[in-house]
Amino acid sequence: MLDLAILGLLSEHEFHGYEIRKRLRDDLGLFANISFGSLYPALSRLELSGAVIGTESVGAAPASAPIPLTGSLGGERAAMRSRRAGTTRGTKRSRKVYRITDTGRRAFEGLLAAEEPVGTDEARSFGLRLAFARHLAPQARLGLLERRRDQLIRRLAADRARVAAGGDFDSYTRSLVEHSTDTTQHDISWLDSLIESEKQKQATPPTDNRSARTVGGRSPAAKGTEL
Amino acid sequence: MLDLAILGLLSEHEFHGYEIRKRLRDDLGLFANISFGSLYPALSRLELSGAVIGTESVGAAPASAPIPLTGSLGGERAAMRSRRAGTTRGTKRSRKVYRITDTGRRAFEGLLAAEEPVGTDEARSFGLRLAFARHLAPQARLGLLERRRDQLIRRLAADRARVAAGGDFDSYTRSLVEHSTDTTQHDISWLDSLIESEKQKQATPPTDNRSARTVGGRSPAAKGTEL
DNA sequence: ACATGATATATCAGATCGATATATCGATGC
DNA sequence: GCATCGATATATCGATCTGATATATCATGT
Repeated sequence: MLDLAILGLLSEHEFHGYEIRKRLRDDLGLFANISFGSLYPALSRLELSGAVIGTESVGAAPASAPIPLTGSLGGERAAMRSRRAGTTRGTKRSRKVYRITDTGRRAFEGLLAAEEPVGTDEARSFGLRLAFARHLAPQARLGLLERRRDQLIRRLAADRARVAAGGDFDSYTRSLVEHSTDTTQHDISWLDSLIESEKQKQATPPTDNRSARTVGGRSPAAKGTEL
Repeated sequence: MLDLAILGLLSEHEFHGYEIRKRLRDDLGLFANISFGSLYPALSRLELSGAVIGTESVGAAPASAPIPLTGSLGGERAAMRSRRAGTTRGTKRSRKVYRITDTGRRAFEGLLAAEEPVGTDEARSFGLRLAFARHLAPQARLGLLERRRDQLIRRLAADRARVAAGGDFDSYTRSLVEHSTDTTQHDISWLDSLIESEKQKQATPPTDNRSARTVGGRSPAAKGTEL
């Protein structure tokens, strides 16, 4: 799942690890604060598989070799300790910048179009795919939305079954279940509006279909209408 | 986190592993389908720490010893293979029934009242604590609700900052962020109603304050009003 | 007779998280 | 001048959680 996020970001721009974390946190809001213990191993994984290429960004000293992960880092560290304010003024520290490869691009397409694994943090998985939905073919995009809708319909049925069958809930648990039901309904109606606007867009292909505006039926100015 | 869920369930009734999974799935809806790879190690962990005691439920053959986990299970299996339709008619298979101890009860109180770890699946963590909120002292309960509200306020601020600062979102990402904002607002208003009704309940302590009804301000009959 | 699915426990590899270590740099304060 | 703090940046560790798989019993359907 993190692989998809990383490859998605790198498919548009090159980044170093720390900045990938920031983008995921500040831009998307998914992966609230991705752990370094996930991020750096994931980058190593992707580099080993050839999906990305990481180059030590120092200015001088190209260091073109891939660097075997558990190698003599001390050498590079020492070589960098003396250098300061090189060609790229203001670089804080040795950063390893990652670029996506053709292999990585294919892996990204595959991950994005793949059948979503059920149960594995479904909301996050969907949100991530939606954020990169522009890279999907129109009918694959529609499939993504409709599969998510089906998930939510099943969730709603489960919620309703809990309310109906249960009954030995205390007031807190009951409120929790009811709120969950409400939220699921809200999500479904959101999905419905996304699906409808997607179908409309696909029904009228004559105009330029890149960079569509105002998906979801709510104008950008109509915020904060509820509550 | 799973420890809290398990101890919470066991604080009210004894269960075997498989049934704990079902309760978490069917009753609460949290931990959609907890993995056995989490559940059984967690039970072993809790048993080792003395929080729970697991007894092989066979009917005859008391098997009072705690059984050292990686022991001679084959013996019990063989002894059980012949037996069928014993005293407790209908028991499918050898089940290990877990009971909470006094140590476990103290651990549960501690976990429930503990400061919630931020960032670690906050929604799930809060939902779990709310489901067991009746075991909390009134002011601790209020603290739980207000800490959650603070979390959501911070989340809302982050959502709004994303909408304001960003701008280079495509339509799908923009819709995602807007929906996230809406959902957070909805959650906050829910929390507000929970907090208000909790304060009201605590302001009027003369009547019996166990088993309070209709927390959250929505009558049980007022379902499905939105959409 | 045979397959399927529910019940029940257990283990494994892999992914992720929180904590921690290390190091550089800018700003803030005294 | 200097010390401390927070942001930047990479890396590793242990613990936990997930999905997959294995094993076994029993009921139900075909």
